[in-house]
Amino acid sequence: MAKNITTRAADYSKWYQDVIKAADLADQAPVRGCMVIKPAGFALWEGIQRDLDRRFKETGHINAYFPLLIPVSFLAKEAKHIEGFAMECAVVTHSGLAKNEKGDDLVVKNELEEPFVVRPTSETVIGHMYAQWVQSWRDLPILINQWANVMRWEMRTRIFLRTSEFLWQEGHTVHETAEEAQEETLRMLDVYKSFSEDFLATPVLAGEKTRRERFPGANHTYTIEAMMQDGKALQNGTSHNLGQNFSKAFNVSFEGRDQKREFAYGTSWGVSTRLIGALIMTHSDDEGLILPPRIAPTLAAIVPIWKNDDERAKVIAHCNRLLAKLCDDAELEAARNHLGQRNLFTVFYDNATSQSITLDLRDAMRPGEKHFHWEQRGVPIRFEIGPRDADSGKLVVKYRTGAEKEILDLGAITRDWFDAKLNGIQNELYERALKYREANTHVAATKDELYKTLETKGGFVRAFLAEDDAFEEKVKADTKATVRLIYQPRDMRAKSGKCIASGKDCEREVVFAVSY
RNA sequence: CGGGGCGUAGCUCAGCCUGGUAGAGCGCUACGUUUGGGACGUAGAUGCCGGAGGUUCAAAUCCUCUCGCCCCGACCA
Repeated sequence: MAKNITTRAADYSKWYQDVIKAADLADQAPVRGCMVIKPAGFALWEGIQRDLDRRFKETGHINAYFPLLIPVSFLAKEAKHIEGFAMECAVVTHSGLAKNEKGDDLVVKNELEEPFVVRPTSETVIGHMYAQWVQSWRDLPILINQWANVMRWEMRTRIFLRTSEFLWQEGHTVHETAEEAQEETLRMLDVYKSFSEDFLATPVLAGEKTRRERFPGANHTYTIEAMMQDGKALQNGTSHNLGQNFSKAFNVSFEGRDQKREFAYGTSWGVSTRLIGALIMTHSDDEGLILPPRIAPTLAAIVPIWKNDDERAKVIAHCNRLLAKLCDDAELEAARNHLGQRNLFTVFYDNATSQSITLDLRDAMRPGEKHFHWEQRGVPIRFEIGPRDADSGKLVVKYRTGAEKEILDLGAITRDWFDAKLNGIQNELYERALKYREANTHVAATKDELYKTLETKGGFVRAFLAEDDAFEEKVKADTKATVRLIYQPRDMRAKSGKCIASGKDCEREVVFAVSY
């Protein structure tokens, strides 16, 4: 058992932090509520960007960049929006620094005429720009995404899940008609769902948020919700239909085909570095991080084992034979010229994604320690190669998702074999998570049942419920659970049921859960 | 913003009550022995004791003030 990781059963929250530390993903920043994303963690974000960006482009979107600072007056233009974000804005009020009177410290100098907020989200600045870019129905749609950082002054933070500053992408589109905007909103929800499931191996429920949980300024908010291993829900992404709210606030209007002036219909959608937290809490175990192969920066690690120089030469030669089976000659050659990083010989397996295989040649570390090292970092496949293997032409394979080791002939190793194994692990992780979610999804027919289930079993609880802010409020106060989403009709258990608040017939089924 | 902690070596912490030369374990460096699941020995290096005042012959220790961080709640991607 890992001696530097608290078990999930003992303390889930501690386990989460220990896994991050053991896998070297992030560090506490010297700034309140902020994190330093370390290389191993940033590589996960790069994987997310790589795959998601491709999906955005495939659906016709294009990247741009808008400013970090937003005039306070912009935020004030949309009433619900400002109401939702006012409390969490960081505000820039001064420029310049000067020595204080004693000369031993710095103080702020010039007060700004109009303060700025550090963007908590960019609807307002982007709305302002769109107003200038849109004149005619021929200018529509505009389908822009930006990869950026944002800041929300959170009361309480948790690394990756909720930090004051975080990285995300925010798509902002404007359309000619309400129908197009709605289509776009659902299209992007779908992109998020398939991305989450295919790439992160994280099953999600997709559906609409209730009025109470809606984005400030949106007419409709849709969400994908995943279940963590402690049964809590995590919102993995949101897609909003903004209607004409921001267009009206910022005067994004155009002359239509009918020569009438009309406000454009907007959408926005985003996912953040929170996904890394979701990834950790969906798949990892008491031994440390587990990464789905598609996002894993290192696909496999090779741990050589030797006792003396003769064995060392023999074993390394055998390791090289394995590398030659898996990697292109050109990549192997290139790897020899890479700047060495502490005797880790790293070869690109996949040129397009920069995913690699690493031969761990560190001298100071013994094999056992290396096993733990790669295991805690979530590397999907580990090869162990010792003198016995070098003599017999075999090797030992260990998969991160299983406990057993396999002994294989080197001859059996091919790229096809490797790809199949990676796919197998990817699917296994998805299936495992799906099974967990299903095992922890319950049904409640009455309010009492809802409360009892939340209290004794946790997880997701399905129930029929008509729109009812007061009831949601009450449930939250009593149980901490909120309505995570409304099922889409095709996902419902039945076409209708009895509303757990009113007892009347109702055609809307929702999911209750405690969430992060 | 409330309620709890905690700031001493890179990390985890002891020392503080009862003031008197700055400590341990882990990690780090060197050398040697090791190496199929977290090695061991020997020798080293490492400190503005969070900051500022005060009390005292003397402060990590006592007093005052400050700054910061973590955890638990109320708000949220």
